[in-house]
Amino acid sequence: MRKKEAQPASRQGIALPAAPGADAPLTEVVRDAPVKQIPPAAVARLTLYLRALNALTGDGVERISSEALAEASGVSSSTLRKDLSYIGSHGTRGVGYEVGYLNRQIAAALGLTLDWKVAIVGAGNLGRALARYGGFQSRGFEIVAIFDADPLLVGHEIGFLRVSDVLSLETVLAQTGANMAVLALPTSVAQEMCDRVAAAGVKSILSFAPVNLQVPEGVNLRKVDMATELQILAYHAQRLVN
Amino acid sequence: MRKKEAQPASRQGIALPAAPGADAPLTEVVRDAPVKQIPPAAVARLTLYLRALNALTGDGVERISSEALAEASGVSSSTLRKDLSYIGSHGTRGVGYEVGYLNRQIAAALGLTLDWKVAIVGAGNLGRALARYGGFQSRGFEIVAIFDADPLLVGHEIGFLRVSDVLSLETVLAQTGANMAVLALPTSVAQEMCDRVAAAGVKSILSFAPVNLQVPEGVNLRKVDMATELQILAYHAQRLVN
DNA sequence: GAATGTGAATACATTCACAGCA
DNA sequence: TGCTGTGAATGTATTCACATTC
Repeated sequence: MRKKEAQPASRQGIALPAAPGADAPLTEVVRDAPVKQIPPAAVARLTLYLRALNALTGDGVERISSEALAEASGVSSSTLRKDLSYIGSHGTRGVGYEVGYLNRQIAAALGLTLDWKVAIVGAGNLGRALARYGGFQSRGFEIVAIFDADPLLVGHEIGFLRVSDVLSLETVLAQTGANMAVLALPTSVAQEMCDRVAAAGVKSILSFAPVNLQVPEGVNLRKVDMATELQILAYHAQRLVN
Repeated sequence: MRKKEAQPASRQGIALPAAPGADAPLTEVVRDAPVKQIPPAAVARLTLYLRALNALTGDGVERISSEALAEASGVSSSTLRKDLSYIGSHGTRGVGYEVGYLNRQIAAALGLTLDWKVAIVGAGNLGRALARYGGFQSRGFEIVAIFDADPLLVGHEIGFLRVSDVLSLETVLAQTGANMAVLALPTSVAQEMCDRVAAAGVKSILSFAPVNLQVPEGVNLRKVDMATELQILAYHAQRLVN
């Protein structure tokens, strides 16, 4: 219900050969870009394959079968092959996949060849942990700013960054060219900061605040709630016992 | 493929009515074992409803419709009603749901009435952030230990806890009665620590390490990978642009 | 009258199984 | 021969729509 307005237009290209689009976008050129929509569940798993491929590259492995890559990623081989089929046909029948090549193809399909600049909002425990987390940089995300409202934290150094005052949020986001934001904030201010970040033109937001945030249409929001994860574990653990 | 052996026996009760007790609870009979299997997607959302209901309780709201609760949780009202139907019939037609009562019913269905004691393995930035994160305690999880291998950290105080040496992992897990573990570790040692925690009898593990961990059968593992989340955002952002 | 609870319908995801190609 | 790539089949999840109940 809530998202009724966000859905209708976005549903077109999944299986229909562009039949219904009377009001088709002007530049509906089917040229270079694989405009094909990848199913959400497949997108999530493609990141896992990427991770596994990176590890394999580090181990000097150059070629791998769907069976082995699936094993390394924790999925079934048929799921892996189906997922890869969404981004094209990049393996060799009878042989397998070339690790480096497949890595680049997946990265391209996910849009990781673009420049992603991440601002962290909130320099509390979690914000600081995220700022120092090596996993972002190593996977193509540059952290360009970290904000806090606490005067005691502003100006303080974290990793290679200096904490900016949240008062200058809009200015610093513009200066640094941030195009993603991570919200590591208390629930009480999360919606307000989310609004400001979105108003400043950031279209991709990852929130760690345990609250349902509202975002304008066209802004992408993902949520991670650590307590939720434990609750899901609790459900399964309880079933084992019972 | 990987999980072939874990599946077979667990598939039984999904659609069978199983003669569910005609015990319409006048007084809250928090039945210990709702043996009915709840679909995974519904379990994940039930935690969101719980969160929303807690917020509503804080605001003094006593009754709410499926429409409003769905809105507050960020799902459609039909999804919400279907989800709630898995745990029984706890609303009143023509009226809605009683906030406190529904809260308790969901908590019971998720197994949150049991005693969950969480050990955090790894006292780096993330581990410390988790140890100080209020959201766990407030939602029924008690953090009972935090471990690290670094002698400089061992004995150090974090929140109400003192960092234990990972050498004493097994002993401390047993002493504290921990039944859940959160792994906040570098990739290089994640599998090893996962093995030890599982061998010590912990059946529920939440890992933040960006690697595919193997766990023995009967152990439940959930994964949160923050870089993965950003990559998924990147995919959608790129589609908007393109 | 109003809103829940739920079968039926639809949409999405995974798995199967094998044709096709190196 | 061996392994990928993909339609077809099966299994889940979401949405619809309305009978049911207060």
